[in-house]
Amino acid sequence: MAKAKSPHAESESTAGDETVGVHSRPYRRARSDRGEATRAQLIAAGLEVFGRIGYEGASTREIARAADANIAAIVYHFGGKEGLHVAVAQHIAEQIMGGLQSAPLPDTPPTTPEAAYAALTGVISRIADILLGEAEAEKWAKFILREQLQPTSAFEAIYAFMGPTFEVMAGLVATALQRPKDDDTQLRVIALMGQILAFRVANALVLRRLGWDRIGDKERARIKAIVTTQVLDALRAEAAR
Amino acid sequence: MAKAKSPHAESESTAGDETVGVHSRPYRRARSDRGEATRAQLIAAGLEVFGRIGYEGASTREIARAADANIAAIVYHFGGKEGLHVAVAQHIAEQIMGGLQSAPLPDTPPTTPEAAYAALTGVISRIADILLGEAEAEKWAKFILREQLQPTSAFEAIYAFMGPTFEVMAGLVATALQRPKDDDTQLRVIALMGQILAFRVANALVLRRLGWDRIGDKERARIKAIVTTQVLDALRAEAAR
DNA sequence: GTCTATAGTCGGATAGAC
DNA sequence: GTCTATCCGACTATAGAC
Repeated sequence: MAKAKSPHAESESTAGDETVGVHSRPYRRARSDRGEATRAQLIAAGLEVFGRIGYEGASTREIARAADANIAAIVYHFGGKEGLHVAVAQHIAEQIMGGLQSAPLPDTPPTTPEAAYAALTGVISRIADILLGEAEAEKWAKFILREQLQPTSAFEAIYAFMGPTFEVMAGLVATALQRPKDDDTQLRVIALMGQILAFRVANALVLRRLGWDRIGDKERARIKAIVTTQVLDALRAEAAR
Repeated sequence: MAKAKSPHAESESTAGDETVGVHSRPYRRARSDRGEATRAQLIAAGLEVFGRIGYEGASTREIARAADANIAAIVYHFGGKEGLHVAVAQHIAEQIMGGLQSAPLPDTPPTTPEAAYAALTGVISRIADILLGEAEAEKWAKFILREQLQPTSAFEAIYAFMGPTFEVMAGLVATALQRPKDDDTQLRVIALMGQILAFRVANALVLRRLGWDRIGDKERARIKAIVTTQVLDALRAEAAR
């Protein structure tokens, strides 16, 4: 019994079945891609609205309207508001992980301090692009920040890529300082990343103080230059101790 | 006509009257402090709930319950949900400004780089206490972060103390670097402050990576040490250029 | 100043036609 | 797969007793 009548995979199916991909898309793609398109539109709209207003503040009505879809489609595709929220988080994780692949990271981890500094510079630039990027990237950042402020069931999807990214950076810093990857190294990485994070989090303050109306390409380049300098300066001073 | 019958100051009074302190407390303190106590409880509860769930997600029911007050009391004292939200922001600004007074800032701005470094160390410590402090400070930080993410009418109250604080720090950094207080200096200050901010914003990530269950006195001391070192290192390297 | 009761709106979820 | 219609609970705000 309890035969699923909608494609969003719930775990209420009969015990013992071997359903996989609990979090994947509907198990049966329609011949036409209409369903898939609706799904994608709902995720895009959810990203925007959840990021702007937050999970509890967001209404499924507004999301459906923005997606040019029906409210009932949210239940059909994702099982409800919460399911959509998790799906948005997974979407973000996929997009960012895809983007990080293209980061200028050598295949094998650098072993010399100078190589580590160079790799760090590349990673910082890439993370700045993601955190301070426009359009999509801005929405990702807002959604993730909200999830940090108040973790929900979508937190795991975010942590799935944030943890490993963090791990890589800790490795680079450890190599740069020729130190073990201990707690101090991790604290250092968090603080250093915070220098970029600040411009996203304190966005309203930044725009007002600098008289900017948005963080565009030019502004991002200036921020990158300053942050990169400060990160390398701090690490080099520490390494010299 | 339109005689106000509740103490929250609205600007719908008859044109030409000279009501002042639009944002101040009720114009007539009751002999008993019962009303004042309710007001304070509502602000405390609003701070907690708005910070945790966000403005739109928060419900006046929950706030009233947490304040052990009646829903109608919110309308009576603050004119409604939005009025309470602004009042909470003003409360935070007052508290933080009071706290910053006690910061180890010399009466006259430092003029030598070394004095500026010393003053910066003090300010960083103080800001870390506020941003990473427990209980009240944690709630302030969450509320302020949300306001940055999505500024509302309460933003002005927050900016009223954030702008000047920022100004002071920019002055210290300019003195330390013996440079004018230009845009680059401001960007530097934002980035440097971000090192502390990161631990509040990425709280969930930090706790998980480090295996902490909260940021207590011991953890805050470690963070302060690392951030202070990195800030001074970066500034000294820049000054030496 | 505080309370109860309630008006009026909007929320998420569901049922069933197509 | 998508739609309309609808349920029902939760929301903010108001009215008026006390």
